[in-house]
Amino acid sequence: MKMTIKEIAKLAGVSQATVSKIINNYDDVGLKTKKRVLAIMDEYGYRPSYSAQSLARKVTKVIGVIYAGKINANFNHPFFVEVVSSFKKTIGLEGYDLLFFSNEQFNKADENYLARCQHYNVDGCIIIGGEEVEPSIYDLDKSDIPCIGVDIVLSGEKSGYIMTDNNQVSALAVEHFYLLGQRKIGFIGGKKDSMISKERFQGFKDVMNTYSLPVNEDWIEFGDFFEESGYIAMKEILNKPDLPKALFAASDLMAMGAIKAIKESHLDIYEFSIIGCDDITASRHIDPPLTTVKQDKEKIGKMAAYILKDMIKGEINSTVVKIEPELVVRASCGTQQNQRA
Amino acid sequence: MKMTIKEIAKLAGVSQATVSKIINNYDDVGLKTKKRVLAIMDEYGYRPSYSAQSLARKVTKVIGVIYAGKINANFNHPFFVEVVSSFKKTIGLEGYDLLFFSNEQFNKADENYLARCQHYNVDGCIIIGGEEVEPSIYDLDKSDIPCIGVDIVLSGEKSGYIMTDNNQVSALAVEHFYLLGQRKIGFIGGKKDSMISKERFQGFKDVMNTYSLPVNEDWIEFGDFFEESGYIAMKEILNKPDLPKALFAASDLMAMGAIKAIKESHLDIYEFSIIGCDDITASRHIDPPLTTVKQDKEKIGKMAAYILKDMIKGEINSTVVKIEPELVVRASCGTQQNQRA
DNA sequence: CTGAAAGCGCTTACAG
DNA sequence: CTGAAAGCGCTTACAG
Repeated sequence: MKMTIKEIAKLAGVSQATVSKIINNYDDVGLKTKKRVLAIMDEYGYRPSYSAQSLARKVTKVIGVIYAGKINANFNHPFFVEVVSSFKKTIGLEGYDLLFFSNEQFNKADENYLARCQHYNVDGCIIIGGEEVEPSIYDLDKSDIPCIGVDIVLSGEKSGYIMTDNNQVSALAVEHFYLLGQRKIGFIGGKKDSMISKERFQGFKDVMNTYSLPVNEDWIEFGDFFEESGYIAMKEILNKPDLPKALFAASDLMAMGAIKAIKESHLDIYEFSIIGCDDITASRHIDPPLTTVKQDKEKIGKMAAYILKDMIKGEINSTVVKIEPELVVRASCGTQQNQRA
Repeated sequence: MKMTIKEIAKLAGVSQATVSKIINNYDDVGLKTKKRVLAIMDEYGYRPSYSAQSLARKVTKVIGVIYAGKINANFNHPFFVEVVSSFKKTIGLEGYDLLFFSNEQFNKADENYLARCQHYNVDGCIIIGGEEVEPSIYDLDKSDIPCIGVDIVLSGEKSGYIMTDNNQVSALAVEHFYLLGQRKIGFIGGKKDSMISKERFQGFKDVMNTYSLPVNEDWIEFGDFFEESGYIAMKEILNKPDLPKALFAASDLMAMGAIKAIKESHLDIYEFSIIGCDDITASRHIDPPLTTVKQDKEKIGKMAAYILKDMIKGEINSTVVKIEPELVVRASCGTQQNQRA
């Protein structure tokens, strides 16, 4: 049933070497020979063995996919799944398949990512960054295996990373508020030690300063990117003597939690401006539909694929790319009339 | 840098065979020898080559993941991503990694899945079923490679499949309507040639008959599972002389489209009962929050992993499993008072 | 244009 | 308890 190159060679009356050359499209094989061998391979449904090929070739055409960090970086994370999907499509065009490492057998803490990459001899890696990234990731980073990070800073010679320009994220939100005439703006961040959250918070403060808007400590809270935490954070803010009129939340889910809190308060949700971040599906459907800053997941995945591919080919070394976010305007910042023309 | 078994053997002053036995935990190696070799492997960060091991062992500890069909079965499909995530977690416990085939280089029509599985020598496969499944899938199905299908019927000797009990899906919806006193019930299905949609439609008709409820052709439409199609289908239904009072849509997205259509009509959405199917995130957040029939994605993925594992071990052969769905009651079928106690 | 032979890095009877 | 040797299925200089 399962044929080997040897058997094909015998059947065709040629050497293994010749069959191999045909498989690999060498151009120094006679046309008739080639045709004959091809016909036989076809007839017997011959397929070269991957293991044997990679052992002999030292190239695998496989990319490792690693979800780093204990929190927030899972296979089914709504943001990353889109990024990886786009990455898969693009890198697939180059003939790469994707190997997803299972981490369930180990403590993530003990995991040795470099070892596994070496074991599988992957041509390169994409590393998805979560919170509390295990140190072993940085061994991989520093190795000579090309790595592209998404939402994680990598500094190895053969590593690059890509992420949304998080300063710009906050800038888009604050500018939108500013143009709507809002001056009293609050902020709900994600986990305090999250790099993403930190960047968005810093960006928020910077742009507020740019427009000479007051950054009121009373209106600043931190959650964990999930809905419940936004609800709690907003409750906290609503307890303050003076209240904001607008709020930028570092995730749509937290924005939705905040909306719930506001609805439960004496405030009119339609008098309050809210901007979220992510543009998840639900954002379109809630009441009021949520204005949000959208990350270009498609582009991030695509760029990651291009960069990794070029690093594997040795055409480039470490590269850092920041992707521009985009503001999606919906009703949550007041009616159309109030918005800039 | 990258060590081989040969080098380790030389360093330790033993044979390759001994090192190999230590790697593979054979128990006929002297303890001192073992310790010494282990120490050296550790010191040099030695990792056995995957390609060489699989070539020699004929086992790969890798599972192939295939998205079959031209439509609806993508990496980022909201339902399947949860299933695969759960599958990954469970099968990962057994030490399997997942290889996702890229199909971007080929016409899906030309794809030879069996060939690729043989090429990689995967230990087994999970096949995610979409619409318009390519015939090549069934070559794989019929092969001696163990396959577990999700939402696709597989009939090979070494194949099994798993899906939600779609008759039960419709039964839950119709029974709920029945207990709420609804008699005029409409139905919006997915793509007409979709197996899932067919099963739900058949289930719908069966249960309607069971309760002697009239199946009115005027209230039956088909979409494509996406929101827009639900909107269009509902518009169609609303044009009919007599109108239903309740609607079961075969997906939440279509239910949301239908809600939009109803809101745009003269009808009061709160007087109309709607049940969707899937329980996507957005369902909780729309107005009114959507009652829906939920598939147990977690369980489906987990069961798929168990079945596949057992098939690989040769402990079972073809197995078919149907998973019970669950009704999630929210406000879209009237206020709490109207609902069964 | 074709082929003999070494090598890729392991595993596994088998002999001792 | 240890090791020599064959074999897994390919690729690739190299010679002709």
